[in-house]
Amino acid sequence: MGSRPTSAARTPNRLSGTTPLYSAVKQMILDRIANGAWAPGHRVPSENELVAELGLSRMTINRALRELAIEGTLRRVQGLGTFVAEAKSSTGLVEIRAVIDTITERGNRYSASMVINEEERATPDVAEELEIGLAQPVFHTIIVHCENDLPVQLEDRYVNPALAPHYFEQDLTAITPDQFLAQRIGLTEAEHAIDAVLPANWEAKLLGVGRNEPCLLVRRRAFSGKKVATAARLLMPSGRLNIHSRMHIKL
Amino acid sequence: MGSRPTSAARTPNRLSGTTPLYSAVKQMILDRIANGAWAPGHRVPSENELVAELGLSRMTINRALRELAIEGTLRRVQGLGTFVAEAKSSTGLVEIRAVIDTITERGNRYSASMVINEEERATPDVAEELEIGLAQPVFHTIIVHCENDLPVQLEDRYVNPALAPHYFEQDLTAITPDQFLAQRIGLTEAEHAIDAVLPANWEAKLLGVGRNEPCLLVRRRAFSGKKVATAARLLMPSGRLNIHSRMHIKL
DNA sequence: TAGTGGTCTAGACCACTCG
DNA sequence: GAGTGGTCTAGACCACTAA
Repeated sequence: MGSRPTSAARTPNRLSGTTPLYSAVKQMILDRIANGAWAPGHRVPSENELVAELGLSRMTINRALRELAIEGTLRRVQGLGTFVAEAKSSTGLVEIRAVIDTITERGNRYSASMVINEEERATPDVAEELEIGLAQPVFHTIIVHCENDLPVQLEDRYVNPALAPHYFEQDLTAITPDQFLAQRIGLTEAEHAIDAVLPANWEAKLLGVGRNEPCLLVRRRAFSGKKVATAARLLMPSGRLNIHSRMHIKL
Repeated sequence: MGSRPTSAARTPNRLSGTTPLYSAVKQMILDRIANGAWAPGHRVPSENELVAELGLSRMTINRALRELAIEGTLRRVQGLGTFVAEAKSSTGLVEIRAVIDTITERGNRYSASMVINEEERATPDVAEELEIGLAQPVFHTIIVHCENDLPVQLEDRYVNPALAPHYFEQDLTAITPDQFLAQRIGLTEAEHAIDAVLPANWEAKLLGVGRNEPCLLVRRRAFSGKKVATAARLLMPSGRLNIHSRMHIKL
């Protein structure tokens, strides 16, 4: 960072293959935080101060600080300053992946069988989940997803026909309903809840497990704008399909 | 976006309270993708083309495209161009939060009781999880976390003493071990796996549930650099402490 | 009013990919 | 070589916060 370019004739700021300057600035700040020099809440030098200290343009400094703010390392307040963010307790994000991706990435064979595929009238529960009127028509599919013919997930899904009138025209054993809906409708938001349950009788039968086998239950709702496009219960016998992740901690 | 500023005299680009230009560009691109005009894989106009089309500076266009790339909506390849990313199947991220945050945010009272708090020798299982030698000393704590005195989580944790020699000097019923470790050591990475299990006898007793009550099991390992700082099993009776999230879908 | 971050511009050099 | 994205600069105007 040392070569301070004079105004007119521009000295080359980067040697070939060098890390970008904004990136070096980010790293310098991360280092000062890591070694304890800047504790959480500490006030980071202003953009202008860093411009003077490092001999870089303000846009470069700004990009470094802005990205660190987006990444959660810093907090910025207009008119006030930039501060080291409070330490995040190591709360983690876990990714819920599409079954088919998990299976094919493991090099295994994916198959699915359709159990139910019909238009029904919304019961009170379904109406509430889809946020539509009682007894409105809804599409209902139940699919068993298999890895090498072993059932790994039971998908019980309701779809709002107003948003996906062509839902049934698709071969839903070839493409995941989630994939289809994501492509066909513009899904903008999703909601997840994870729980542990014991399977109902019919669920245990379809999955080929005992009634005392604990299962992961993921309830997922996907939205298109403010409307609920689909609500699904994904039931997975313990041990067959893992939910896991490894991730960096911001600070 | 219409006011194309002439070169010398600068016309004001923003009315007060207007969205930033780079933000408007992002929205425009997102709209074109949403309404199907630009399908996944479609080649987005180059920065220079957008500069000409929209009458903005290249830096502004660049910021819009760069942020959309970071957010996963676009893919950029130097020398080639910018493309609409493939539709993400609606795979979701779920946040695993610190118990204490969840409880206090609900306005309830958090308490904890220490069940075990001692130094032990690593069994084969523990040695493998912590990636240390067999029979090495390890810190072992078992804590029951309660919401309004109702047990909601059983935390069974092993800590690598080499990384956290002062682990026992802390009042671990007042501050979460995860919080302490995040602050004291520099935790850099975390690993999670979620499963559904039935509790063991002693676990069921501590949680005050029946042996047939399915429980969520979160296995978490936190790293400091390449070394495992701590490995924990977090056991949660169904229904008492939910894991959930609502999030935007990138595309 | 002075200082801060938020944004924008016009122009520049570079590394990369392709034909 | 022409075109692409990646980066950097110097200078500018703005909105916000504080004393």
